[in-house]
Amino acid sequence: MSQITVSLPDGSERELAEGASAADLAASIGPRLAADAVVAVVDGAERDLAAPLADGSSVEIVTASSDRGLHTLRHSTAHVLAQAVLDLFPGATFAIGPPIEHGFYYDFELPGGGTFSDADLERIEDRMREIIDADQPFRRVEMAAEDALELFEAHPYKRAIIEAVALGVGADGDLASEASEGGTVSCYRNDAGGDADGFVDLCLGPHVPSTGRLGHFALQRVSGAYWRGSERNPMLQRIYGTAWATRKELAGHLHRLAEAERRDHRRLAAELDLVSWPAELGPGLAVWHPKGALIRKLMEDYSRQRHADGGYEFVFSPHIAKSVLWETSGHLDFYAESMYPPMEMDGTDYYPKPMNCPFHVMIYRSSQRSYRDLPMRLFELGAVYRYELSGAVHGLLRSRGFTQDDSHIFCAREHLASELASLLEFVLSVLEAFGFNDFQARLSTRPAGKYVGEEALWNEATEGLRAALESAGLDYETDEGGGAFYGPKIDVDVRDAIGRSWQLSTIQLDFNLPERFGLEYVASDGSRPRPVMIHRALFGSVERFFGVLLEHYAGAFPAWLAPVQAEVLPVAAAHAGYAAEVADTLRSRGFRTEVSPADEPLGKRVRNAKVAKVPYVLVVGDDDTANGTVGVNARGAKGPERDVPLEAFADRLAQEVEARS
RNA sequence: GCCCGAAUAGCUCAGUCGGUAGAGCGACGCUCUCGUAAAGCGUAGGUCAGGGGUUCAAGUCCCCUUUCGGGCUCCA
Repeated sequence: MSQITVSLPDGSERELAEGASAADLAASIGPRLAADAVVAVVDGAERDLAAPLADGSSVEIVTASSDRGLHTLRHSTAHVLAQAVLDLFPGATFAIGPPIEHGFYYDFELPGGGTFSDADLERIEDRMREIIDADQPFRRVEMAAEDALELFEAHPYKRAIIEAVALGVGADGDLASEASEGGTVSCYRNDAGGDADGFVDLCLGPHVPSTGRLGHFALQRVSGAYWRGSERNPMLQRIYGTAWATRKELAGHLHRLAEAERRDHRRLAAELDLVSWPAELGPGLAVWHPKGALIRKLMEDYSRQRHADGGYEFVFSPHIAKSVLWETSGHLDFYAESMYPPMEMDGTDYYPKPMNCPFHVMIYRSSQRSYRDLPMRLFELGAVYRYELSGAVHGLLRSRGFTQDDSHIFCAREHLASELASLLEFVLSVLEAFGFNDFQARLSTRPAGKYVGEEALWNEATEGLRAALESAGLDYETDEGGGAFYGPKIDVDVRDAIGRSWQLSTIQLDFNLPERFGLEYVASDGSRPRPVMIHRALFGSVERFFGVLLEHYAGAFPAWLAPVQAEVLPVAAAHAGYAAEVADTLRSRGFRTEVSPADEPLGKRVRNAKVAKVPYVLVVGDDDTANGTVGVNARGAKGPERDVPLEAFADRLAQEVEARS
């Protein structure tokens, strides 16, 4: 019998019988690998383990412990979901079911526009477990598109996919361009055993060898989703699930979800009396209560101080402007859908501003500028209004009115590189002060299609951004062609305390507005070049940043931001005088301090302060009154400290506030 | 905007088959004066989101509106 030779990722080679599969290869390496393998990568392409190997190929066996393997596992679980739904709901049809981050989904359409209920999810999950217990093999079948169209006769969405993918019919350019050669498609069939028909799905694959490899999954929720994401198309019923390689990983994920819910800024905002969303205001519009407003003010004060130190000049601009401004800026051309409708006054339309930039351009243009004036860094905490879809608003994270910490920097082309480098450094250093130190950046470059500005300027700016990223030592990925038509940009994401990523800051070049508004400056040689404009938002939205911080800290703001830094609890009414003295001393040193009088039991008052997440609870009784000390119960500490001299505590708090820790 | 779901006291929620509204916490009052995460007793608090309809009777069933929640292509 002839042999084939395949190579492994470590460079070693193995001989196998002709016709051997990746599964055979895994078995030849070890029983453990054979059991854990879910898919193979053959010459760089993912393949089913059962696919025969060609002589000379390089093969990697992938287990569910890798991202690639997990991807396949989730994909196969989605497939089982579809099988269960088609079993349980006669007349149901199915569309697509890809793996996604943490899990998978599958889109269905039920006869008569039916919907899934939570009880249905349980039934479906039970059926999925039966299918998994049956350990049905996934078998790949390739067939002509015409045959597939017949096979999926009752499933119009599958037919649409076949037509788009294999025949290039009725699809947009992207799909048609990737049509597979020869008009064939692949399907996966898993046999139910006995005389049952089994289940077949149109699928590129690959899949795990059999359903028995699956099992650590949970169905999560059902929602509506448009076919191909377009609101012009029918609304399908989407079922979301999560799937993992091990029971422990599944449990960990469910725990993280519970943790995220515990940190939900809308819940914490209510519990800590920070912000509310009265129904009378409308979607996406919040009011700030005294404690929330205090924290916000501290954030804004710090931001202003840093900007002052960083060479920015503060400006203000109105909330509305005549339509002519937005016509000149181009917003009415390309951004009108996100703008509030105009109000008509004295025969002219006025629009609430969705951005501050045109106003800052007006300030630049208010007098002739010289190269000596550049870079001109204008900063405003400017409230903007955007008409977000009512279904998209979400607490402080997506609202219809918010405050941008918006800078516009006008600089000469030759100073671009150094300005970008210092800008990025500035952004990162402010974010670090708020407790973020895990950053991820994205560089978006010139789009392939329509763009403004000369290519040389694009290249210069893009390289300037790249150099800034390199010198900051930041991890970044490049989104080739992902930039806006008016300039390249850097987006900075931060990772929060529970590993979630938030896009916050952006540094965006703009070659468009200076052109539209005819900006120029007088250079040293008397020529009049255009300045380059840089948009820079750091928090992005003050409100959203506050929401992210609230979730990051789970409501336990560090001392420098805590609305109450120390709460003084007299043990009994007799200590009220000393408690007041302690509070006065702390206030005179600039600390935010409250006294909780002894008309409730001490334990209850300690609890109240803990629930309010006050950094320091100070208990004062007889000993303290006699000795000028306090009992210090720090947030997060194991137990209270006794007999701490008041001055020593005040110094410690001062240090902590100073360090913003 | 669109799909599904939800809305009962300040908060969290119960309310059966359609039969006239409940609890805990919080608030307020009185008592207790206490050394580290919930003292005792009492009182107030509701147009059951708003509007319309069905019914002898609606928190409960139907319709509309408002707000909230989840979701709305990382091509099979």
